[in-house]
Amino acid sequence: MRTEELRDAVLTWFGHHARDLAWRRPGTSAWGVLVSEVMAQQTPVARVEPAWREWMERWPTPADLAAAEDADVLRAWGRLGYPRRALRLRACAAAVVERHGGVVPVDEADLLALPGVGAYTAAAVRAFAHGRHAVVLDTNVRRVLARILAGLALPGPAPTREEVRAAHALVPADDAGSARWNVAVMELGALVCTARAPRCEACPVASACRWYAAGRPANAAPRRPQAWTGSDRQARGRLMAVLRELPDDARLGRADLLAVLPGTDVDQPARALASLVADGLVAEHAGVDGTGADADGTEYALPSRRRQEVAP
DNA sequence: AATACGGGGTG
DNA sequence: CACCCAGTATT
Repeated sequence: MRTEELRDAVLTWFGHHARDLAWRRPGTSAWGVLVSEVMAQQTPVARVEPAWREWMERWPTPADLAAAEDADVLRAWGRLGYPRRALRLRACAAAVVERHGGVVPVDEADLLALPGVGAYTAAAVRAFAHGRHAVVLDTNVRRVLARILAGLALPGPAPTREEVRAAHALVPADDAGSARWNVAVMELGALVCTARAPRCEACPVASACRWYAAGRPANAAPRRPQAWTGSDRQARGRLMAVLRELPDDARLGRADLLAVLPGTDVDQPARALASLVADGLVAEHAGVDGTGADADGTEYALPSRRRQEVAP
């Protein structure tokens, strides 16, 4: 199957099966697209949609988000995961306002310079928000190309030069064609060429797929195990969940906050809390006595941008 | 090149 | 219950 035929098959399939995602609706701003991409970084699209709707209703423009409180931003982020993305998104909004007059830039280098925007998101914004040429290489596209071109069940841990080159070769040179191809091949990976149970019987390019032709062999190297229970990340997440539920302007004493963590590792709670403070995800307030010598008097809350933080 | 970084849906 | 999800920033 020639490149042209492969593209047409995927584009035709997309025409019939594209999801009606909220940020694909006509009239969605470039900023709205950028927000959707950041939210979807390592978070499944299905969980992003409701959060995106509420978020965009509350903060429709970069200027709106830039003026928001970090605490409100983190609460609205909710359980999407990796809450540092929420802070980066607000910083991104501020950068768009300050550097680009509130307009989401089109230039790749300008996009890459924004907080929380990496190679994937920059390409996605160029393609999906601006309809410009870009090489979108997310986990979906990487998997589709790994199977069709390399005959592998799953792509490696990070994109290789060769992968980028191959992806680039498939993207039409013109803006409009590029934009359509990127979204179509990504959608194919999300709906048909899935990681777990690929639906090859419904795939428009199965006849051109090296992996399918080889009988869908399993990958040689399994991925490294990822422990969750008892991890620092779980501990951080639990602390953030507690602080998100705190009433406005309320604070929680250090002992009360750390007590919510199970005590398998004796110094994990303190370590997790310190890392959250270091990341700017939690604000640390000196105790009422103000001496600062007594760590147990220290109180914690989600960070406020306007209120001056006082180091204990 | 390796790691850290959430949380939940699913096979 | 392991695995994976429209990745990014840091070391």
